[in-house]
Amino acid sequence: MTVKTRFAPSPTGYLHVGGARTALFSWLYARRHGGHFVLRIEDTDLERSTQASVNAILEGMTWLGLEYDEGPFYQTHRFDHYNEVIDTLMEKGLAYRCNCSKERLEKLREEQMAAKQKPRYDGHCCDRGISPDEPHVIRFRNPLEGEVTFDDLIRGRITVANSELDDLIIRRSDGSPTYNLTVVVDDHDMGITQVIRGDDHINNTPRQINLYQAMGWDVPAFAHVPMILGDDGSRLSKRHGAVSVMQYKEEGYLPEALLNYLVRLGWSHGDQELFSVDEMIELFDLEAVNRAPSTFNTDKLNWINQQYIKDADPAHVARLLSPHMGDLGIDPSEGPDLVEVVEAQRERASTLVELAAISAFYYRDFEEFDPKACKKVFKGEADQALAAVSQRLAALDAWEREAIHDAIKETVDALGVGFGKVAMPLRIAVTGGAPSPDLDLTLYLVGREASLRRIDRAIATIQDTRA
RNA sequence: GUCCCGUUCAUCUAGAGGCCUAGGAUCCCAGCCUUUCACGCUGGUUACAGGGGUUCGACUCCCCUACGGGACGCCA
Repeated sequence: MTVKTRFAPSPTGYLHVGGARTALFSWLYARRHGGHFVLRIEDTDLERSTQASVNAILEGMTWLGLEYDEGPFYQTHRFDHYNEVIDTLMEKGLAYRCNCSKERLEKLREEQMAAKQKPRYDGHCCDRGISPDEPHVIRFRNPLEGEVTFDDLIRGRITVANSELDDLIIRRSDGSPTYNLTVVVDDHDMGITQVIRGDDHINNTPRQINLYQAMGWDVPAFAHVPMILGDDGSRLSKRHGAVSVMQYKEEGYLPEALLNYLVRLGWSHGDQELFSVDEMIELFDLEAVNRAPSTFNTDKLNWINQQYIKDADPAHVARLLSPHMGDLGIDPSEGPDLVEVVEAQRERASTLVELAAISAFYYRDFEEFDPKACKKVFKGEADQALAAVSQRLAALDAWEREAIHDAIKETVDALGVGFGKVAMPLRIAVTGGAPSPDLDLTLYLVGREASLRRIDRAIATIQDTRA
C-alpha cells in the first residue's frame, strides 16, 4: 500500500513551530517511503477560521519547503459528503438526535465532577426518537462495552475502555459536522495510511476508531508526536516569544536551519546533530521519535543557524541576507560584492539579522567609533601610526589584499613598533569597532576611498580627544 | 476530580539487561590560537525522579509513589 500522510491544521492563526514540526515529520515520513503528502485545511469551525490564517499557513509551508502532493483540501467544501455519512450512521441506528439543553448538560457535568467521575454525556436522548423538526444535534452512538486498542507507531499499544467514552456530537445544531467526524471521513476518503499528529489527539483516537468501525472502514495507523513545551515547561504559546514560523524568517533564520532544529526536537539519529534535508529524508524514522515532550531552546537553534550560515553556499546566504541589508536601508549593489562580504563575515553571526548588522560598515560610514574601542586604542601615538599607514595606502598602485598587507607591514617596520600598534587603530578606524576579518581583507572590501576617509576621521577624533 | 501519556546533565538527546566509573550537542567556565570579534581546538562543572521487586547483574523489564503534560467543548 502506498504511504500517504497529511498535515491538517485548522486556520485559526499562523503556522507555529509545533505545527511545523508535526508537518515536517509527516512530510519526511511520506518522502522517506516514496509516498504522498496531503495538506488539508480543517476549517469546520466557521467562527474562528480565517482566510488570512490559511494564507499564513501556506506561506509558512512554502518558506520551509514542505511541498504537498495533494491539496490544499478544505473541509468546508465537503459538507455535503459529511452529511451523507452522518445520514448513513442515522439509518444504521449508530447515531441519534439529541436536544439536551446547555443547562442540563452543565448540571450533569457538575454532578459527575462532584461524584469524582469523568464528565461525559449520559445518553439521555439515545432512545427518545427526537423529531428532525425540532432543534437538535446528532450524536454518535459509542459502544457501551469493550475497549479500543491501537498500536501507536511512537508510543506502542494504547488501550481505552469504551466506558470512558461518551456519545460525541458529530453534527451541530446548525447542521455543520464536527471535527471528530470530519477527520475520520477525510482520512478515509483521502486514503491516509499513517495519521501523524500531536499527542493532544491521543484521547480522540479511540472514539475515532469507533467511528471507522461503525462505517466499516479500515483503520489507519496512528503516530502521536509529543508536544513542544516553552522554557517554563508549559505548552508552547505566544507567551514564549517567537512561535510563528514566519517570525523566524524575519529574525534571520535559514529555513533549512529551522528544519534541522525542529527535526532534532524529539527525533535523533545517534549523535548526529546536523542533517541536510536529503539526509533527514533518508534517515527519518518514527520509531526513533521520543515519547517525552521537549522544550524549545533558542540557544541551540542559534548554534544550528550559525552552522548553516557558516557552511552553506555563500551565494545562497547572500541571497537570503540581501533583504535584511535592505531593512537597514542598505542597497548591497552599491558596494562590495555581497557574496564576498558573506564569505568574510559569516562565522561571526548566528542570524542573518546579526550578519547584516555587522556588515553594514562595508557599505556606509558608521555613526561613531565604538567608545570602548576608542578608549583602548585611540591613544598615544595612534594618530601618527594612522597617518603613516594612510600615506602608504594612498600611494598603492592597486587596491589588493596583498598590497594592502604589505603597506601595513612596511609601516610597522618603519615605525619600529609591534604589529598591533598600527593594526588596532587601523581596524577601529575603518570598521568603527565592528567584528571584522583579516585587516587586509577588511580594507579591501571597504575600498580605498572609504578607508582613507575613515582614517582621516579617526586621526581627527584622536587629536580632538587629546586637545 | 476521572482517564490517557510521559520522566537520563540547565536544554536537545545516545542508551533495546553486562560494552555505562552513563556518551554526544547546546549553554556556562578555563586555556590555546590571535591584529578586533568570531571560528576552531583542548579541558572542566552537571543527569539515570523516589521506593520496591525480577535477575548472577538493571538507565534498560514489572509494580507503587511523586512530579509534569494532555484530554474530558455544538474547538481542532
